[in-house]
Amino acid sequence: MSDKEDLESMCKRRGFVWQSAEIYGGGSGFYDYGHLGTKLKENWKKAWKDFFLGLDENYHLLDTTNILPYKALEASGHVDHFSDILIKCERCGSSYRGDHLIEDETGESAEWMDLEEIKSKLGELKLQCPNCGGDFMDPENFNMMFKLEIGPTGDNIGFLRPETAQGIYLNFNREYRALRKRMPMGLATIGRAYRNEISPRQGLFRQREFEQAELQIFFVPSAHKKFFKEKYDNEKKIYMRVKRPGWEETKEIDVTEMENLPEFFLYHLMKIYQFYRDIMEIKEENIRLRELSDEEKAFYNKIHFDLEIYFDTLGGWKEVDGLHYRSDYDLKKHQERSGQKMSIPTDDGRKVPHVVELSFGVDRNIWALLDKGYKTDDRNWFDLPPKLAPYTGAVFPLVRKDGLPEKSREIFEDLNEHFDMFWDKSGSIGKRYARQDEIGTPYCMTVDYDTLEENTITVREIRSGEQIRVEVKDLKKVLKNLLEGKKTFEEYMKED
RNA sequence: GCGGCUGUGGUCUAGUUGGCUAAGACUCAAGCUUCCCAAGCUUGCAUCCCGGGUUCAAAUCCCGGCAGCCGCACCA
Repeated sequence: MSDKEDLESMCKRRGFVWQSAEIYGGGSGFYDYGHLGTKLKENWKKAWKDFFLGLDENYHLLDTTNILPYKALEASGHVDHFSDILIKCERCGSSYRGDHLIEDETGESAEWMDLEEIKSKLGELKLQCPNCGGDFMDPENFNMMFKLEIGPTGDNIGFLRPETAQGIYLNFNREYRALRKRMPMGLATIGRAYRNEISPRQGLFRQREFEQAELQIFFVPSAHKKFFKEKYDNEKKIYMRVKRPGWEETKEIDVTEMENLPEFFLYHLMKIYQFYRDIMEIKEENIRLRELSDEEKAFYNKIHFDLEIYFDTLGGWKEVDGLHYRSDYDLKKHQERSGQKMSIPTDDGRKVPHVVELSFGVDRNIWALLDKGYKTDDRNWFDLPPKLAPYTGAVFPLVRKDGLPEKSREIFEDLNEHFDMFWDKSGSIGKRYARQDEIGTPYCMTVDYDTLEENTITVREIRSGEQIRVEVKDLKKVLKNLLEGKKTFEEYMKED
């Protein structure tokens, strides 16, 4: 079995994630999370919110609809541009992107062309199928958005949103007023987005329905330069692994070596890097920031870095998060189409804020944790940051007699009011450790005869397999210290 | 979407020139045992992707669908 199949099998067996509607054969690009996967995902989202909303008191969380009206997505450009023009060969059935065919022939970008322009250009160039030399059928527009009919008449058209960002832009004005005419510096949302991929593969990595965690930062470059410069200057001591266009290799560089980029961008770039290094505890050798070249990035993005992780299960570097400087494109577009003012007053007159967007694929991040954490060395275990693990701890009786199960149950119930805990008495003690190892439970506590006599209990750590003995009355404090990183397990071992 | 390969208990697999009650390992559950890392014993649950066809008889052959893998294409 490949790494990917091995991991997918564990995910199904233990209750993390699997294909949606699988009793009917499933659907390509749709996945459901089981009880453990859901806990893991909830913990990730909490960690994300704590970290990014904690960056500034003026960063806020919103919750916006999955369905958006036609006009909103027309204004954002998605109705016209979030699509491919597909051309099919009438002989062999191969399909191609119209703009790519034209680009290959002419060497010039054809991405801007609409259906009619592509059609006439194709006729002009007299192109034929690169695969078999056959003639092409008429080009068709394939929009990647899921189209919906709203209400009973069928003529009110909407879409499932292709990105959560639009929900934020649409609410900018309202939030501005609700915050008593103070510009929301950051508006975040975690929610579903939908893209009708032609042929999704790679499991959780490319789905048709997926979850995004996005933080949109609003600012007026002239008015807020100082604000971000201060934030950046306070923290600019950091080395990051970066790959920029034209560089052969990923290099470890000091953030100050990129000071040709603006502070608002560098500040968030550092924060993103720290999130993966410190919160998700991904080894730095598996993280890099990659800047996209002009050809790769969308036309409205002025600066675009992706955070990439090396996935063993997918055989390469893959994007899990992007940082995009979208300029004032989004708010300007909505201002134009809606007729609503999206500008804020500054010393320099009214200005439409610019946006820098932090866009995380939640499911991709979950897969990153699974990919990087799942180990099959001398045991099968899942190495997770303790705070993200589905269960924080488990409590067992060493044997099933002499009152040990009852005592362990008592301790479990007490701890379970404060942490996500698991209790198990079936099988042998080794089996119970093994079960928790596989789902990444960081701490296992075993009630033995000494517990009955002295009220102490063993705490075993997943990574080392080592144990410490602590007083039952101190358990909560010890777990809390371990979770919050106030004290390491090694430090407790030395004291022991 | 195209081409090739594939789909068997919860998981992984055997069985596929049509033919006996579809087999094994692990898992899981109940119990026994067990003084710390998947031990052992007993008992038990559960399967041929879906639909149609051929046939006395289909997990096996044929058709359609769905899904997965590989390659192509695609991934604003």
